[in-house]
Amino acid sequence: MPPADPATSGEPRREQLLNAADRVIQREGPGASMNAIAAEAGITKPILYRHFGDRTGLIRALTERHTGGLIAAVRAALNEPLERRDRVEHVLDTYLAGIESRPQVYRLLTHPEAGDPTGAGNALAPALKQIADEITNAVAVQVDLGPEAPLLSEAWGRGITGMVLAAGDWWLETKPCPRARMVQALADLLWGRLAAAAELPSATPPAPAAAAPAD
Amino acid sequence: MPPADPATSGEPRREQLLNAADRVIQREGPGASMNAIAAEAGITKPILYRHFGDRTGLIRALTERHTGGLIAAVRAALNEPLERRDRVEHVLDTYLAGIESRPQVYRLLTHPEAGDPTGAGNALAPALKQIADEITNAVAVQVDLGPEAPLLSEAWGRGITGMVLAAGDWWLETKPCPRARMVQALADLLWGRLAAAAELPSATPPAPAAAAPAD
DNA sequence: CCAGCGATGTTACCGGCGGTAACACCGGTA
DNA sequence: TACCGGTGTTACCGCCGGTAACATCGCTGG
Repeated sequence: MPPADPATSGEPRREQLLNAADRVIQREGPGASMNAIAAEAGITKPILYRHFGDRTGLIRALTERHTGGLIAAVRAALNEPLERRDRVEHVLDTYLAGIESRPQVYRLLTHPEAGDPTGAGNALAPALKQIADEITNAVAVQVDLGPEAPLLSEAWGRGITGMVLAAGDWWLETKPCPRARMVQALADLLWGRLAAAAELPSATPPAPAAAAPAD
Repeated sequence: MPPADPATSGEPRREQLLNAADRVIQREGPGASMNAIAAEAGITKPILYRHFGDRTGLIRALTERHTGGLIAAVRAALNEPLERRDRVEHVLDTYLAGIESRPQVYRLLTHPEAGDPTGAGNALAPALKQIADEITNAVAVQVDLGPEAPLLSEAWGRGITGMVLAAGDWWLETKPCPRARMVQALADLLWGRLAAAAELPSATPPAPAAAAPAD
C-alpha cells in the first residue's frame, strides 16, 4: 500500500478528534472555536489543521458523519416496495425519525445562529442536495409525469425536500403532535388534500362568478 | 418632539449607510467586513456601530428593507379574490417574481457561504417565518380542514414555505424554464398531481432495477 | 546501534476581524 | 458665551483562523 492516504490511514485518531469536536459543538454551539475544540481533544490547534485542513474541512467531516446514515435511510425508504402513498409516508417517517433521534445534531446543522464564524450551518447544504437528488430520481423513475417529466421531477424533488425540511424543523421545535400524525399531515399535503378540501364559507366572498368588483 | 427616537430621527444618513452596505455586500459577498462597508460609505467603523449597534443589527436592517416588500406582496396575493387554484398560482408567481427581480440580493440572504462571519444568511429566517405565518393564516381561514385544522394549517404553512423556498432557489440558480412554467409545476405538486399521476410500469416491482447510481 | 522517517505534539507568531474608548469638530440655540 | 447632539477620527483590545518552526516519540532497516 504505497499511497496510504492520510485521510484513511489515521482513522482512530481522526475519529477521536471528531468526537471531541462533536462534544464541544453540542456544548457551546456551532460557533465553537478551533482552540476550544483542540482543548476538548486535549491537544492544540495545529493538529486539527493537519487533520482537516481548515475549519470548513472539520465541519464537513462532522456533517458527513452525521448525515450519512440519514441519507442512506431515506434512499432505502424511497425504493421500498410499497404502494406509492405508503411509500411517501414511509419516506416522511424515516426522515422525521432520523432528525428526532438526534435533535441537537440536527439543530446545529440547520441553525448556525449562535455566533457562527465562517459558515457551519450551510454545511448541511450538500446533504440536502443529495436528498433532493434522491427524491428527484425516485419521482422520475416511479411516476409517469408525461413529456415534461425531467423538469417536474427535479422541481418537485427540490420542493419536497424543502417542504419536509421546513416542516420537520418546525415539528422538532414545537412537537405539536406525535410523529405519525405529522407524517399524515405532510403526506396529505403532498397527496392533494389542499385541492380536495372544501372551501370555507367565508373565503370566497368577493365575486364568485362574473362581476369583478374594484379593489 | 421630545423623544426624537434615534432610530427614526436620522433617517437619511441611515439610508445612505444601508445603501453603501448594500453595494459592498453585493460586490464582496455577505462576508464583507465592517471596515469595508464603512469605507464604501466614506467613513469609518464607529459610525456604523453608532447607527446599528453591532453587525447583526446592520444585517437585520438590511434584510428588513429587502424582504419587506416581498412579504407584503405575498400577503396581498394570499388575499386576492380568486379561485383557490388561481390564488395558489398567483402567490407562487408573486414570490418567484420577487426573487427573480433581485436575484443577487436573494442569494446573499439565502447563501451566506462565502466566508460568513457571525451569521448573515439566517437573517432571512424571520422573514421566512412571517411568510409561513401568512400562509398558515390563509389556509386556516380559507380552507376547511376539519377538526385538526390548526395543526394542519400550521404544518402546511411551514411546509409550503420551505417547498417554495427550496424550489425557487433551484429555479433561480438554473433557470430551467420560464417563471410561468415553474408556477405551474409547483401548483401542480400542491394540487395533488403526485397522487393523480399514473404509476410508471417499472416502479411497482420490489426489484431495485433502476436504482440511484452511487455518488 | 543508529540513521531515518512519519506521526504527534508544542510555542509563538501573523493579519484581520468585531467592537470600544477617547478625543475633535461643527451647527444651532438659549 | 456656553451648551449639546450629531458626525467624524485615531488608536486600541481581545479573539479568531491559520501557519511556521521546532521538539519528541516509536518504528523499521542497513
